[in-house]
Amino acid sequence: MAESAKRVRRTPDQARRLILDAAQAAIARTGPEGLRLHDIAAAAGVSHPLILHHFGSRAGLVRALTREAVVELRDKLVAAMSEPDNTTEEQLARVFYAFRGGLGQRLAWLATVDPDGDESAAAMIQRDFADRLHGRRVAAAPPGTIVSREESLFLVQLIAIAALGDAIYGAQFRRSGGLPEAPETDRRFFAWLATLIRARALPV
Amino acid sequence: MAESAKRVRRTPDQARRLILDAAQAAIARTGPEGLRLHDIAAAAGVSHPLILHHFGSRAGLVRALTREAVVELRDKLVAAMSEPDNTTEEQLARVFYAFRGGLGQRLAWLATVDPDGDESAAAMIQRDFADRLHGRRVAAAPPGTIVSREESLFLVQLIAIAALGDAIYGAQFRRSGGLPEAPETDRRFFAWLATLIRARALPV
DNA sequence: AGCATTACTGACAATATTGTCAGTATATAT
DNA sequence: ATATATACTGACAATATTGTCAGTAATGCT
Repeated sequence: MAESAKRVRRTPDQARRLILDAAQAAIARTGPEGLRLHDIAAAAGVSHPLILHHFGSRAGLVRALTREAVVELRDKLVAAMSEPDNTTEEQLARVFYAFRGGLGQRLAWLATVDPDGDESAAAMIQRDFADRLHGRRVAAAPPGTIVSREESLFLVQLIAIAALGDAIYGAQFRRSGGLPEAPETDRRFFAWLATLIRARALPV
Repeated sequence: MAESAKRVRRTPDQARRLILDAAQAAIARTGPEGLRLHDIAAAAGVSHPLILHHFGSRAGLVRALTREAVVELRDKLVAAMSEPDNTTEEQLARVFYAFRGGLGQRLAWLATVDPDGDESAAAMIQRDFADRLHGRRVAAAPPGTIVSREESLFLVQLIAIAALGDAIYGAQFRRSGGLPEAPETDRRFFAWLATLIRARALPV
């Protein structure tokens, strides 16, 4: 009768990964309110005290999620920008897609829950990208032209907030506005936005 | 010794207003997690069953908040667009400011909590504004020019998602990017964005 | 004044949620 | 094989949270 009490024993890293994935899925599915230790544990197939064992507290889990989100965003953005010889339009698409699929929601939620959470990391990412973009613009500009640094910052800011807003409300907006929810619509939008940006002679 | 059991008795509308204001303040202050009946009741100076009395349930309160947010947004946007003879830049500023101060956060949160909440109302607002904008563009275009309707929709979408993203992450972005948090920075950003839009011959 | 209606409250119930703890099982080292 | 370290769990505790209910008091009506 003695149940064979098989118990899995993971490495701490594996366990943390498993729990973080479950937590991210929970947030994406049910919104911020979905962050319940019991639900996450059930989804991950572990007991809820295990979460506390690995993250100390619920707040610790939130901190870990913040770090995860920032790292994930950076990785996706790096991938988007280091892809060689693609068009402005393709780069825009990559950036927008980076925020979709839950990451945008997570960032937005974390921004309100933990406003000063990973300020420094986020700042680094942003500066890094502003620098890269500015460098490209300088390189692409005709010799002797002065490329405004502020304009580079504004451009980064516009794309960033638009991509975030898109991740959160984009689908609803397209539905409401009568734009078909199809990859083709996205493609046309990104193409239009790319034109808009380039029309001001802003090489990206 | 008998305490003078003075009890305020409001009209249902007054009570609902009081509670909704407290709930909005709670969301703006502590994020989505701040929506606790007890806290809201305390902030409003009433007992928590009163909230249930007037809204039926917590879900009922959320529905009311959704409607409020949509109406508030529409009012602010109407005001922004009906202001006579202002510049593109000023209109952009009004739209962005409409989302700030908590409304953007509320809309974002409600979008995840209640994704199909006030779809129809939101759709009406969006269509309404797309129509207005398109009308203006047609009127402002030289005779004989064909003004793309899709472009009008894209423009509305871009401004909407950018304004929403700005409300949520704008302050953090400006801080991270080294842009000073001052009205002057906003002014310059809106001016730049207005130029960007007009450069594609897009009268707004 | 008396009456009906209902906004309002305190007390209570049921459940959910975070966190603690003692003990168990498993991997690793010796 | 034995020992050590620790990932892991079930049971429990403390508190929070939504919701119910019976009763109270203020308002409007006749």
